[in-house]
Amino acid sequence: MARYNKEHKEATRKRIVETAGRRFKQDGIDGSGIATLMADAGLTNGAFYAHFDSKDDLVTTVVGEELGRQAAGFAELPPGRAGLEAFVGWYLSRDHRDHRDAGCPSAALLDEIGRCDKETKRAYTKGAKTILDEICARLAPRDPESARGTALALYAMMVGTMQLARVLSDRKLSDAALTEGIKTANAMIAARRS
Amino acid sequence: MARYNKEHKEATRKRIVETAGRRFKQDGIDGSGIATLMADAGLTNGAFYAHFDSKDDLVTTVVGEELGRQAAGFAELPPGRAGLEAFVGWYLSRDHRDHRDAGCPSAALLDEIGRCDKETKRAYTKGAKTILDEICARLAPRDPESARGTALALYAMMVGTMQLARVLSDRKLSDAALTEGIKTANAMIAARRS
DNA sequence: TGTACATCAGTGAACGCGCGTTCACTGATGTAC
DNA sequence: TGTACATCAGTGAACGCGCGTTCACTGATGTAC
Repeated sequence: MARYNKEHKEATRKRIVETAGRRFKQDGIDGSGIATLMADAGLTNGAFYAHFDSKDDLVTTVVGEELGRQAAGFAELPPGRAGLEAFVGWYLSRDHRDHRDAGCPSAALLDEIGRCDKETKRAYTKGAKTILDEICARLAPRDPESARGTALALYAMMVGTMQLARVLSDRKLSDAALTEGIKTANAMIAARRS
Repeated sequence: MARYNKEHKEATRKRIVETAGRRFKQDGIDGSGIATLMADAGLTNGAFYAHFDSKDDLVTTVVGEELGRQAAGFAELPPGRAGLEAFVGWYLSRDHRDHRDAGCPSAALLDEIGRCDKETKRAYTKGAKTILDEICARLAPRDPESARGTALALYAMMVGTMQLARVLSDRKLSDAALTEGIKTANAMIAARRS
């Protein structure tokens, strides 16, 4: 691969964003240094600034990208409510709980994003709206806007449940949180049926 | 106040724990340095180690204390479901959203606690169980254990909703998350009535 | 086609800074005689 | 009661370290003639 053409640089940038996404979710944003991030991507610290203005700039990009990926993931799910139930099933799984680096950016980083700058919050909000739209479309195909409230509460409940499940050191209680989360989610989805 | 008796030392320790709680919730655990924390409490950095073994030790203490305080707060609420509804109303208020330093430690720190050591998670779990017990007792006074699942889902939904409301830079959407959270919480509480 | 030059992604050392922690010291207090 | 001493909460400088960022430099590439 040529080192000095557009595709190469874009591929490198993409690689940094993807490895940084995993790192951030695993160790937190504050807990991940530029040098480590770049080593993850097979580069040295200095090269970072050929791709981003600052760490904040990277954080904004990563947050936008991660939420975009989650929204895009809906395209691969079955259509309608079945797809939404599949999303809930994956989201509140033990596997998701035990692998934060490959999971939902909201569950891994939401309170830390709350302390980031305006740009990052804006990037999060943009991505969250797309995800909420996907949920709405599956809750109420004819009038998606009417399902906004349910979509918000459903997503918030799932994020909170996953965070709780990851913190509770009592394994049984953690498992119970996931099981109960699925039951509650499915009840919320079913309540929209009419 | 005498400098070298037990009460004085305990009072100082308590002051450190309380100011650290506010700082952690405002700036995050990683984002709060020992020197700043001690200055908040009117002391210098060196005195810290007369009270705690390490920062991790302080974090464990603060997390336990913060959750204990939230659990103890239930005693001041009206008895039964009315008290639970009051808790929900306070929790999902604009005031709580806009003042994280005086608010719920779960909403401010849950994903960061997920990356802390075992001791801290244990302290969180212990406190969370007490809070869940308080919720259960108000959901089902005769058979509290039967309400465990509802209590878990309810608390998780409130925590996730508050975090979401704090991040969403679209004010209307943030307000909608709070409003919808209250509606959903009250529906979950009402569903236990029979 | 072959040569000279400009480009720029990436290197790696260095910057000042704040981190968590240690430590020799201070000086107000409580205790012993 | 007055004096000498031990205690220890608190001080503040210093430790090594990793942070985000800068910068002079490298050397493979694409371009111009």
